[in-house]
Amino acid sequence: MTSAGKPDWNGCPTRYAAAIVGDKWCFLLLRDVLLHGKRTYREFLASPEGISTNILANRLAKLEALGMFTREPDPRKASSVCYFPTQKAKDFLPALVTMMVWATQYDDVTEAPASFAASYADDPAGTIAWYEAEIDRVDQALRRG
Amino acid sequence: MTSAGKPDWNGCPTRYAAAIVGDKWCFLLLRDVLLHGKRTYREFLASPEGISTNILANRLAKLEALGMFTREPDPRKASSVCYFPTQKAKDFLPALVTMMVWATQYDDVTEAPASFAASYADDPAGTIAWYEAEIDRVDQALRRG
DNA sequence: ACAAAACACTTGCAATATGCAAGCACACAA
DNA sequence: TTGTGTGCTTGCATATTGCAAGTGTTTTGT
Repeated sequence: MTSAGKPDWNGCPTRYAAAIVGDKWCFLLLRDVLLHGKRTYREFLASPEGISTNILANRLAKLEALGMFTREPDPRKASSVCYFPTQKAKDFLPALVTMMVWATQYDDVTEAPASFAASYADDPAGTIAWYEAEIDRVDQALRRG
Repeated sequence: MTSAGKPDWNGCPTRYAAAIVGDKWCFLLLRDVLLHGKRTYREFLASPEGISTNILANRLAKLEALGMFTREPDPRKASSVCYFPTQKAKDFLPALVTMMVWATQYDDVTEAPASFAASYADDPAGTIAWYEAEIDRVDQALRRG
């Protein structure tokens, strides 16, 4: 919040998005949760970018505070913890997928299959719905224990 | 580049996007150019976020190196400089607009008019086309001098 | 012609954030 | 009871940032 009591983004939607996405590690954690089905501290730590433990703890707290993740005990093992995406995070999927399509177009060493951009071009809503279904599948399986 | 000669994003489209967008200042400069018609150092400096001069110079160089901006003499005044968005930057517009729609939905103090989200919901392609036309209008007027 | 202003940066330095390695508290397992 | 896995926290060296001031070049005004 600013001294006037207004939030840092001050009403600008781009700045609101920048507060969450305009940070490399938050952005990649969002990817891990929305696209790669990761939910635990250990899984995040294992990502190839190599986030360090203090930064990971800091960003998980930030994303929880921003209402993107919920922190819950792991149903499979009480001593462990899961971070689940909230509806707000899931609603970010279209933006994330749109960025992936753009990146796939301009990155000449992309690992994304050509079929990804093609399937998005053919049916954007369907492509996003597929990712949403994957997220729900992961979370429902996890919560069942 | 990594020691193996592969780029930092290493083929991951999200990481490719993160290299550009996963930085508050690059993200906001992209907004200024794509959405607010800003093209000069002075205009960027005047944004309410208050970027400092060294960071601005650093990020303009970065965005130029990444192929997002071109640096050209100002046709109105030879001593001044303009930064124009490349096609790559313009193609990022759908992602930026998608993020704005998301932010407008979740930011309860948004300054974005309700008509923005409504018009996007009604005609996404048309909304993006409108922004694209604005960019071209600004750039063509500028280059005419 | 000359002085002053504008412009796009650059530099120095203090404050903040990051990366790395180690340590810690707790739960569970053998 | 000894060890292992898990999710952190802490200390410290290094890197990045923000701020203020300065630099060199080009206009502008008189």
